[in-house]
This record gives sequence, structure tokens and C-alpha cells, in this order.
Amino acid sequence: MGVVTSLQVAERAGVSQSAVSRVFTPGASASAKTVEKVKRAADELGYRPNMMARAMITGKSRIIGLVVAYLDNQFYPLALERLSNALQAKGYRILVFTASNDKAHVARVVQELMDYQVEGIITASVGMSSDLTQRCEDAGIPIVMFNRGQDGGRVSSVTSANFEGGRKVADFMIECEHKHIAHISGWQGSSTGRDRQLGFVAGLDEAGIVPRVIDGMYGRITAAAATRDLMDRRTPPDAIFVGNDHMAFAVMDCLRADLGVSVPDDVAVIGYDDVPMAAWPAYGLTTVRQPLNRMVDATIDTLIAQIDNKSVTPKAIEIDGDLILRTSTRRPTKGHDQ
Amino acid sequence: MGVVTSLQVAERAGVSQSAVSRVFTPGASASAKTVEKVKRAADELGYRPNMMARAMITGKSRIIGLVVAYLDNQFYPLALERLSNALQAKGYRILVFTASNDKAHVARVVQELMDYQVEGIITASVGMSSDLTQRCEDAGIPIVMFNRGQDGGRVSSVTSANFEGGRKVADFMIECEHKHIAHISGWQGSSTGRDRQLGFVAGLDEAGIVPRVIDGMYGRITAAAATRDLMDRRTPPDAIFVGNDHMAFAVMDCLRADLGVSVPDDVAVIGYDDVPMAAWPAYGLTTVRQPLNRMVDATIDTLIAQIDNKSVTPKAIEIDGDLILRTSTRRPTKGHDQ
DNA sequence: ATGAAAGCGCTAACAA
DNA sequence: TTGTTAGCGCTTTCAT
Repeated sequence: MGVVTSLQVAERAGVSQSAVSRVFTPGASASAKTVEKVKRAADELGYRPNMMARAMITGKSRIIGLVVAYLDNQFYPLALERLSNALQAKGYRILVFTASNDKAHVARVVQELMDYQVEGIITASVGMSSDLTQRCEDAGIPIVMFNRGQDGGRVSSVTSANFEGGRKVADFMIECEHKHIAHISGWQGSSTGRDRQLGFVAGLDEAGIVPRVIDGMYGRITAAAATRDLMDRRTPPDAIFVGNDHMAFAVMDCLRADLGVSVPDDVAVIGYDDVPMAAWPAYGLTTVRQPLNRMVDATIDTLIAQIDNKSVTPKAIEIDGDLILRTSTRRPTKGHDQ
Repeated sequence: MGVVTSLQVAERAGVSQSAVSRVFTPGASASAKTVEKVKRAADELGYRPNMMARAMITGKSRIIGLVVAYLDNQFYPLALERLSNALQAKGYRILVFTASNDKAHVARVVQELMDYQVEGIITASVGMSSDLTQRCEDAGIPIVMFNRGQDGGRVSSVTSANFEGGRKVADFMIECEHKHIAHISGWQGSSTGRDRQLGFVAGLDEAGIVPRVIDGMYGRITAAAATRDLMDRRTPPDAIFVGNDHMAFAVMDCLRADLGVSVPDDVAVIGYDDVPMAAWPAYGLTTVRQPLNRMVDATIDTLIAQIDNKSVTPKAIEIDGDLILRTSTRRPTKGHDQ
């Protein structure tokens, strides 16, 4: 039957129970002979240490909590996969919760994670209320927000340089001499959505251009509706910056299939993220790359640093990403500086 | 500081520690007055039961292990999201591991899951060796394989009716009077890949057609290579059945962008899964639907039944899915029966 | 309905 | 290096 205890192994190996424990504890010492005897007995019995019991004693569960919202935007499954792999490689397990962007829901879920004594929490693209942040701090559980910032700066976050990213798109559109520019923004309830828009607007402002802006809410349907709205105006845009790739695909679909508009000839479209699909020929989406691997590495490094040394202060990390030129835009007419 | 124990709550509430335990134990009894006192004290102290300790005693961790392979095929993130939501709703948490399709890797990962005393395991599209199956059985841990079958029938599995699905595609192609038919199959190391191919070949056989078959290995690059291979022949196919949507998109990209071939005019393409992207106008992929929600429900029901009653026998559940007609195929020239 | 007491399987001092 | 001992925070008899 399944449950073999260290005591049974000890009896079979003819040593004390603590000897068994030591053999299976990474930083412990036992004579080669003891190790040999114990390992043999353990193998014969099919013994494996009970991680729950170990976690209870040590206070270290070796589990990281991951809170993630919707998985229909390809960026997140990929982030999840990378985070999972990297964490596994470092000996951590992942307890996953899905949560909507509703703060109350997130709070419930984070609370549950804390009940499981997770050593740290990563939230991927969900917002945290500041009292929730406080509770985690009180409980001594480090948090890193992935792809979302937080105003207070009381919690670590890893994002791409969203403001600069938005500005890069603006600069490019100016070079291309687009005149009628629109922005279907990321959800304005998210820092990423706001920052990209802010950078974009600031960049266009230098050329004296004020874009039309509609909140796309990170959804396909809302983005398509926004597209139709934009194109119905007397002077439809000749370039649209979309708050992320996921929406940009919907925008391109709407433009081409519903409205019969050509991309990039009639309208240029630029996204944000550079998910793999952006490179597929069906879209060829020009977009600002979020360097996923570097973001994941930064997230994990930050989290583990905070786990190992609770006193390190939270920091907001921004990782720079390039504008990747593809076929959803034309080449600039002027030279592209730098 | 974070750690508040039931003992501290007991002292503050002026009751015994066991009283506190009972108040927080679902099936226990305490007087309204005690409940009131304890809840108030717990709130003031910010007490929450330690799930690790509880799990250690009861042997019920309320955790389900989930082993998943690659997340780049949209079908899996969606499945993960649905499984996660449904399991959360039933009070279970999910410990996620990513594993390659390498049996040794899967074995390691499942073993680790067992170390955490998970109450059950779901494997999504990864294969299990039979001795691993045996070990889980010995440990009394139920397993359900999602979207993969197992020959022995010693473990439960939930799949779509893959053989019938393949046959439906064959019937449709025959109705459309396609003559030169090819199949870029799912990985032949997977039951799903094999069953779909078997059904397809069997269906075509009734019309005396033998398709050209290449293993697409579930990858974009391999699928594109297979496409090029097929189209280079003296008599290129006029219809291709692709083992899943993920590859089918690559096939369509290759056909249209690389080879300048029209879909469906020159070649019809049919996929398998019906991921959301299949309905996007850029592809409009005709495909066999795998009813995700029903598959998820069946998976969870089966798993929980086995957890609640260890003696229920494993069963292989197959869920029927329709062929969804879109623009990657022409309408049949003959009437479509039924 | 309640409290006292005995562990769950393990780690971590402490002696030896 | 080893065994002995004392818990980790909780659930669960067993009396009361």
C-alpha cells in the first residue's frame, strides 16, 4: 500500500528514523554506509519523503503561487510555460489559480494561496489592491507582478518598457508620415494599457498629432467594435496602434474580412507583445516585442531574491523591447534614424 | 507577523484549541456562541487554518496534480483554464507541472506530484508508461488522461471520438469528390494521432482511396515541411487532412504564403480540434470539433468519482464531435447526408 | 458541546 | 556521525 514512512525504512535499514531523515535531507550528513543501507531499504519499500510533512516543519513548502487571468491571449500561456519550467528547474512547484481581473476575486485567490504556505506569489496580468499587498507583506510572502505595474511601488513588478514602447510606435508612424492616427488601447484599468497609451500620445504630441483613442478592453469583440467605429468616421485612420497583439489580430480580421480594407495599403496596424502568431504570414504583424524570456528571468530572480532575503526592497523592473517590422505596415518613407 | 496559530485564537477566544479546530472544520459542530467567539478572535488576529498541517493529518491535500506538455497549441491553455476553473469551483487546487512527451520526464514529474500527496492526477496530452500507471495505482492515486488514450485500459482517459472524427473527414472528402488526398497526421506516438489516422484511412478505404500520409509530429515546422513535400510530388493533393488545428494553420500558411497555392480552390484543408482561431477569418478552418467543455467535465467527474471511491474502475470515455464547415473547404458537390 | 490528550510524518536541536 | 527527544499546527478520539 502507498504510504511508506521513514520509520518503516529505518526499521528495515536497521537505523534510527532520524538517520533516514538525514539521508533524504539535502544539506545533511551521514556515513556512506548509512546512506547505502537507507537508500536500499527505501528503494525496496518504495519510500518517498512526504513533502507536506516536511513543509510543515521547515515552513518552506517549495511552492510558488501563480495567479493568472485569461489564457486566450497567447502571451500568457507562453509566460506560464516559461515560468513553470524555470521554477521547476530551481526546485519549486507551482500552484496555479485562475482569477478574473476583479480585485475581490484576486484577493480571495491570493488568500487561498497563503493558506497553502506558498513561499512566493507571481501574479500575471492581474491587478492587486493595496490592502491585499499589505496582507501579503504582513504574512511575509513576497510577490512579483508580471506584466502589470503597481502605483505604490510597494510590490515588485516586471514589465516591458511600456511607455517607451508606445513612443517607439509613435515615432515610427510619424516617420511613415501617417496623418490620421488612432489607438485602440489596452484596458485602461491596467498599468500596461495606460503606459503604452501615454507613451504613444506623448510621442505623437511632438509632431503635433492627437490620435483618436478607444479602449479595446483587451478583447477581440471590443477591439473589432472599436475598429468599425473608427472606420465609420468621416476621416478614417490610416494607421492604428493596438494595445496588444491579441486585439490587433481581431482588428486586422475586422479590417480585411468585414470591411474589405487593405492592410497595410489602406491602414497600417501595429500591435504589442510579439507573440509567435504575429510572425505567421496570415498576419505579419508589426509589433513591439516584449522579451518574454528576459521578463521571466527577471521575475524569477526577483522573487527568489525576496524569498531568500525577505528584507530586499521591492523594485519595478522594466525591460526594453524593440519594434519588429513586418508586413502590416509599410516601410518608412523617410530614413529610419538609429 | 504572519503566523497565527489556532492556539492563539483559542486563548483569545477563551476556548480550547480543539474548539477552534472544530469551528474551522467543515463537518464539525460547535455552539453558536463558540463559533461567534472563535470567528471574532480569528478575524482580529487574521487567523487562517494551515492547509499543510491539515493535509498532513487528514491525508487529503485537496490538491490535484496537472501534467501538461507544450502550451503553444491553443487547445491546451484553454483546457488548462477550464480544468482549473472547474476544479477550483469544487474546492481543489492545482499543482502544475510541465513535461515533455518523454516518458522518463513524465515519470519524474508524476513522482514529484505524488510526493506532494496530491489526491489525483490529470495528464493532458502526455503519455504514461504502464509501470508508472502501476505505481500510481499502488499509491492509490487516481489518474485521468486528458486527450490521450492508453492501450491497457488500466487508467481512465477522456478523448474525443478520434477514430470516428477521422472517418467523418474522410466521408466529407469523398462527398466533395476529392481524388488526391493526403494526411499530415498527428504524432504517431500518440493515441490521438493514430486513431484519427486510422479512422481517416478506414473511411477513405470504402471509396477505394489510399491517402498519402506523413507524420506531422504536432509541430508547425514539421507540418510545413510535410506540406512542401506533398506539393512537390507529380500529383499534388487536392485535399489535406491535418492531425490538429495547430498544424493546419502552418499548412495553410505554407500553402498560401510560401507556395502561392489557393485554399480551398487548389487544395482543401481540414484540421482537428476547433480551437477559437479556426473560426478567425484569416483561416476559416474546417475542422472536427473537440467539445472542450464536455471533455473537461467528463475528466473532472471521472477523477472525482475515483477520488471519492477508490474502487471504481477506470474507463475510457470518448466524446463525439462534429465536423465544422468553414472556408478552407468547398461545399460538397453531392448532398451531405444526415 | 467541549477540553484533554494523542498523534499525523517529519526535521532539528541535543547529547552521546 | 549517530540516536534520542521534542515539537511543527492541526484533527480526532475519548471523556466529561
